[in-house]
Amino acid sequence: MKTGHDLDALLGYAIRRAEVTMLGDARRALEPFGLTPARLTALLLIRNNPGCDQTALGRALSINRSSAMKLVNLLAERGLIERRAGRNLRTNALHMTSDGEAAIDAMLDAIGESDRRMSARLTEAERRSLFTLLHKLGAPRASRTHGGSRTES
Amino acid sequence: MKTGHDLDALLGYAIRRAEVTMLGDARRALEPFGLTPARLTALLLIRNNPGCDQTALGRALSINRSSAMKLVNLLAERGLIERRAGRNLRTNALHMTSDGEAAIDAMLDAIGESDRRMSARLTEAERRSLFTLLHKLGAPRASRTHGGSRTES
DNA sequence: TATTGTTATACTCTATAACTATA
DNA sequence: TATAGTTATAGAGTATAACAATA
Repeated sequence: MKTGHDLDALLGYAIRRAEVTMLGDARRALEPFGLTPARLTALLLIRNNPGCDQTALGRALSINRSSAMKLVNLLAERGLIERRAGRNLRTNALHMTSDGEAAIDAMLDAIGESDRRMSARLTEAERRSLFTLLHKLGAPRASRTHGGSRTES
Repeated sequence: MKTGHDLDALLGYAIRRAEVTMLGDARRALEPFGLTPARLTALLLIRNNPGCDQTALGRALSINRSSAMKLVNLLAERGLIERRAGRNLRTNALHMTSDGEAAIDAMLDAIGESDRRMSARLTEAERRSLFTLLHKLGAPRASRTHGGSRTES
């Protein structure tokens, strides 16, 4: 079946294909840890913003409060993070647990190793060039930073 | 909230962010036509492989027969494609309708315009360079060409 | 009144498993 | 037996809409 077509002229299509390839391998690399790349992203956000609340986390990930809730539940059930008392009685403060701290470096190693392996066909200069071009393409303009789709109520 | 983190060193993360940005705009560009980028991809595959069957379409899109079924149903309901008699009685041949033919150029214009606009910050040379680097990164290795996730039965 | 967490519910896209009718 | 299409069902990840407690 002929798979090449009119979309081959689109940069977005080339990016899409690269993304599918990279994400697939990253997913496999994190499988032993029981996390997806999206969940690792959330975990790192919590580590780098200790005490943040669920709403802020959701905003940073471009998902709504209800979806953030499920995500936090999952990470908490895994014992990677915990809800502590927050600034006030209706807010809770998210923190990594010591188990989370203990696990995260291995996860970063695994996903980093995947990333290196998948981009091994590029020279170091090409890799840097690709970074530069992707950044120049621009940060998310309309919204959407991560996995999501539409807007909040 | 601090959003920069350890993933910023990963090429896959930069690609992911670029993809979300590009896909979001492509989706909006196709909204007036009632199609998503994934569905346009399927439509083009059928146009470029007239008479193909659903199973082959699914394979090309890395989705299984059941998912291909739903996709074909939707495109057929929209009047963009039709099922005709195939090579034998258990296979059907997919073809675009004249309505589909009539609509597709406007869709390609819309998504092409989106792609150009979103990559307007790049010079022509940079755009070509980005294409080259993305292709050099490699075609999908494990599987996955498009939207999907796991394997077939 | 507005906001945070929460719950119930639904939608989209995908998958698996089984059935049927061919081949 | 194996394969194409089909159907029913389920799961992952998202959304909307409501409610209670708190601000």
